[in-house]
Amino acid sequence: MEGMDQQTRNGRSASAAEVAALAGVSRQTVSRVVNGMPNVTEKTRKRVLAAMEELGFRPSFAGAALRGGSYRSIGLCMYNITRVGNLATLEGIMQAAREHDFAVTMIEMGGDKPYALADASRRMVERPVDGMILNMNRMAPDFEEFVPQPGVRTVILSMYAHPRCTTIDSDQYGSCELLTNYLLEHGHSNMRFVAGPENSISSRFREAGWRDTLGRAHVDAAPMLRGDWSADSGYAMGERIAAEVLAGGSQTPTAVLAANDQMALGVIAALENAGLSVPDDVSVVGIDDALEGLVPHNRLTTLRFDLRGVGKLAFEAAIGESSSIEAIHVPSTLVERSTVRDIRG
Amino acid sequence: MEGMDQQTRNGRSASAAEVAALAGVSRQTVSRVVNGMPNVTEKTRKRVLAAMEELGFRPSFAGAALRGGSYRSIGLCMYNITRVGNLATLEGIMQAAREHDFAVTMIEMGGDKPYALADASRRMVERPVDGMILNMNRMAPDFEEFVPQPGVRTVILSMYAHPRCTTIDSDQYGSCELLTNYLLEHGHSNMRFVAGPENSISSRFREAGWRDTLGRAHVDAAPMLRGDWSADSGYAMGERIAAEVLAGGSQTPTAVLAANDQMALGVIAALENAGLSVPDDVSVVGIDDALEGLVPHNRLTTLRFDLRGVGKLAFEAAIGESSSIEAIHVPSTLVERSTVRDIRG
DNA sequence: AACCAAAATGAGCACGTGAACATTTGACAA
DNA sequence: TTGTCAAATGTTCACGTGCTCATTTTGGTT
Repeated sequence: MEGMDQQTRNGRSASAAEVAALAGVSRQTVSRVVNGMPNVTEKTRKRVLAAMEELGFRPSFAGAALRGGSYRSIGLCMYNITRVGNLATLEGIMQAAREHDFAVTMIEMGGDKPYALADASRRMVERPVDGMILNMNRMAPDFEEFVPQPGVRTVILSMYAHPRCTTIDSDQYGSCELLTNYLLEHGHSNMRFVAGPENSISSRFREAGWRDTLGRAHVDAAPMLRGDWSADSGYAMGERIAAEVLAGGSQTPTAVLAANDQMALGVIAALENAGLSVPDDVSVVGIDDALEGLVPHNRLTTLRFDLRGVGKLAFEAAIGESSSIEAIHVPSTLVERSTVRDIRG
Repeated sequence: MEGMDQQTRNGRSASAAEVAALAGVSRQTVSRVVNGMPNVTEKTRKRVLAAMEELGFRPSFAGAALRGGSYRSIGLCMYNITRVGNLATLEGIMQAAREHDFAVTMIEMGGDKPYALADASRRMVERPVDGMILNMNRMAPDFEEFVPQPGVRTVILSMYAHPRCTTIDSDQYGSCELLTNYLLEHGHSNMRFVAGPENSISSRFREAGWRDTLGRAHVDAAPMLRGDWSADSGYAMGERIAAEVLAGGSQTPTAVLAANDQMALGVIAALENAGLSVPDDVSVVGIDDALEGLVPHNRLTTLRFDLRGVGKLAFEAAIGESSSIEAIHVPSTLVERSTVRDIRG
């Protein structure tokens, strides 16, 4: 019977008015019961709850939101969920959302088409969200001229600052600054850098961090090696580095900074395959701390981003009252394991 | 000025009525412009668009939904986003959602507390969703007696069938059935099974698939080895297996079926470290095909689940018209690489 | 100019709710 | 009993939209 009722009503749940009629009370009393207000007799409450049960009552989100104004949800627009970092960031956002009793409304932007912030923003704003976070992996073609939708706080996950939106990202630049200094401090003034693909923004910032830091230390940078984030590309570069090391000479590299952990893994495999030892012959560091549990005996010295922190900050900026616009770079932490040797003195 | 207006209105956007007043038309005409109806003069449309622009008009989702009834969004409740499989499933859901112009409203269920379907369902139903997908990694304590919220189609991602909800999952059982048969067909009647943790449902089904298949082939199953999904636990089990192989005897294992790829990777590392060759001395297969790009020279024969397919089916079941209740097991595909040797004859 | 069909536009209603305010009920003291 | 006060309950309103139906305007034909 109840099932019938629900179906006949065009897929909609019963309204509070119908519940009220069945329970023999006013609609407002039903509302009070639903929202757990104190001033309702226990007897009345029970009668209302029974009626709700019988009709399969589901309070209308639309009605409530129309009255109240807030949706208790933020929008999240992602370009590519698979990317390693995005997942942890998503977790940080979800966790912060849970703490505020918010939901996260996600939209994915399509694979092949160019990803314009305006498109994402327009699609998102017609959803019930109180704010939005736009994840920008590749450079959006309209980044500079982008104007956020009025009335919805918009946060962009990006290393670049924006004139109208708060931007947040892990400090990609600082990560390689930190690691380069770390290697320099351990006596490795002759290092190789294995970069990520050219079209990746983080890749560009990581490379710049490395290059600038060497420059500030007045150390010449050897030509960069270009990978594509994959372990196999790291392996290929590792073979080249092994050849250099085996050839010897004054410019022999003593360390490798790989722009992510997978490539570092490939580099190590290639070096060891060439009969070299890590870290006795060559030190290697990666970035991301992404190998935990994935490979046996993980010993890679690497760097961990606070991606959950990024997500949390992004969420809070998106629901925040403050209308100030900031460019936040979240610092990272060194994870020392055993692929770097100190060769000073 | 416009910014001011928006803020003074208690954070709300201007309404269609205000736009109408500014443009000197009726509210209904504004509605027509917003929804792209054909019967509006170009001149009027322009005037309305200008007014919208000036006031920063954002159509009220609540108002529209209240009138229309559909939210064009489905709810997704996850227990643990990090889990490898969940990510790809999420992608499948997102992709299907995009094709239907749906958004996905996500809620994460908290880490420590026991995860009851009723809790998830109750929290989700108060959101603007037209259906919901509940991802059940661990066994929910209330699985059997769970009654979905009335009026919202509810799909559970689970290997177990449910009397009131459609359930969908990759065929965990069938995966190990397939791999065990594959090893048997290649002459490996003496294999070891490295299982996942006991509290994992997929782990249990994978183990059952292995054990039952051996039973049907009238082959005795050697005692199972228990891992925890991590590469290190695989390595530990690999050491035991290596010792067995080196000890020799009629029960010497010739193959290992690891319940996931990371453990398989650990097993291989341990075997090779003990001086054994894969696959010349021992064949190894994994499950998940999770190493792509992560390790150099990935050569692991494994099995790929159609997780995106699971997500797609789940989405379609959640928005589907049909009220039939099914238990869907999505089959997996063998990925042959080079860690299995044929030792027949 | 007069007329008519078609197109454009306007008016009013209903959707389901929460808040503010008004009314009724009930308990208790005088 | 009566009066008083607080608690419980009811009434009314506004939120912003899409749809139906009525009205006005437009453009073309006689």
